Amino acid sequence: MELINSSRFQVSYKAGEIIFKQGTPSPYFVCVTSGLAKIYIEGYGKNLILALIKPVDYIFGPGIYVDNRHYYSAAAVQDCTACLVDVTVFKKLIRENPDFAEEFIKRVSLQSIFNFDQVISLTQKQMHGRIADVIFYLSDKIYCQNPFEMTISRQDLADLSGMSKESAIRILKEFKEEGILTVNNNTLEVLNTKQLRQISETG
Amino acid sequence: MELINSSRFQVSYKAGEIIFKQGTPSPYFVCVTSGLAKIYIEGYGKNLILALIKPVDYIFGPGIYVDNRHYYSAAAVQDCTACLVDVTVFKKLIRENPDFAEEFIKRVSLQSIFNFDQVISLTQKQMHGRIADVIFYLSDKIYCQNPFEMTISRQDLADLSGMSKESAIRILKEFKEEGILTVNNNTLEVLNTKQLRQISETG
DNA sequence: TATAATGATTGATATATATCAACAGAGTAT
DNA sequence: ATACTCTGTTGATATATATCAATCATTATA
Repeated sequence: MELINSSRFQVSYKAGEIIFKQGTPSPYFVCVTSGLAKIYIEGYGKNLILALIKPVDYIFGPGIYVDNRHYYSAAAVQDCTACLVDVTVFKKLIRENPDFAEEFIKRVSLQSIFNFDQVISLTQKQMHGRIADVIFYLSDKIYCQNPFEMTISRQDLADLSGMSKESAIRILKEFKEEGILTVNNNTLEVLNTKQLRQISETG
Repeated sequence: MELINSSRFQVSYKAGEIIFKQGTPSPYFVCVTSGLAKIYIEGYGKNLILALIKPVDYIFGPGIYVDNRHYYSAAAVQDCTACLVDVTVFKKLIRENPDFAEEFIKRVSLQSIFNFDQVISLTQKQMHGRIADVIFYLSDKIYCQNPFEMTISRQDLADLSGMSKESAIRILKEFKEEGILTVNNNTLEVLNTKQLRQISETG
């Protein structure tokens, strides 16, 4: 840990700024210390947001052990500060400290499990179910409170749920009309968790 | 390696048989030594095939380091033989041999990169592009020859490309009619690689 | 203040895709 | 030989979703 602390340096990003771009070399890995970031794949005309990263969490791509390239992009959603740690230091730690290596593998595994759920949601549920899933993700995993302030844009909401911005807005409106939730100034409150859960499960 | 060899045991599966089921405990990891297997997520009414596994390749799920459960199912597509290795032996190796650990992380990373491509294909391309991607996957990565015999069913083809069986068949028919490929008795030959590549890229 | 620029919203329309139903062919059991 | 199951195939139809265009709201800028 001292090794990491000695070789890290701090950076800050304004909302909207890109932290790194898909395809570029990745000489260090990123630890988000404040704010909110997103990691996303730039696909064919659209982006797919893989996850939102809040403090204190790490952004490590699969490229580190393959070809040292980033396989997704990262950008600040809100103003962010982050620590950059040299990848070689990180790799050294993996080799020398089995506990650290196990912990790392565990994190990668959790990420992988999350991605499985996400893929099933994206490919097998229709829009209502996907938006429901994203709302649960935001309230339970990211903002961790029920009336929460959505600091992400509608486009981000759409990129999280794999649909067009317009469709995302429409579903949100339907949920409002059915009394499942309220939205005021981007403050979203889930009123009927049970029904929303059911929508998530019935696709 | 001797450690692994001493603790493994061999099993054979007939085509169609299930190797393990999503949700069950995973006390060992599987090495496919002959035949062809598939790993797939059982979703909402449909399956999504994550990958086909051919010899000699390993099936290790992300659950090993999380809760010892399988997060996807595995089944034999053709008759298979496989070696089962105790997970505890495997974990011991990871701790004691940094090269082995690095190699493992590398494999997990490659799998992860493959999944990224797959997600983008599934969520951002339409059916023609997705079928094109699957055909390239089969010819380049699985069967590794150009006129190749499709030992997977149409349903599997559909589950690989995230669409209904009927749609998969229809796209295949269109490709035949346009002279991009031929299909005889499940022997598929790509005639116009360039055009198929373009279909893959334009979505 | 006026004006541009950006993001959010809504409606109308086109289209990609799933679903349902029917049927054909191959293999298997009766 | 007959019935029967399973996979593959085709057509007709319904529907989920994207796209396009217009409008509105809000903030930034001159």
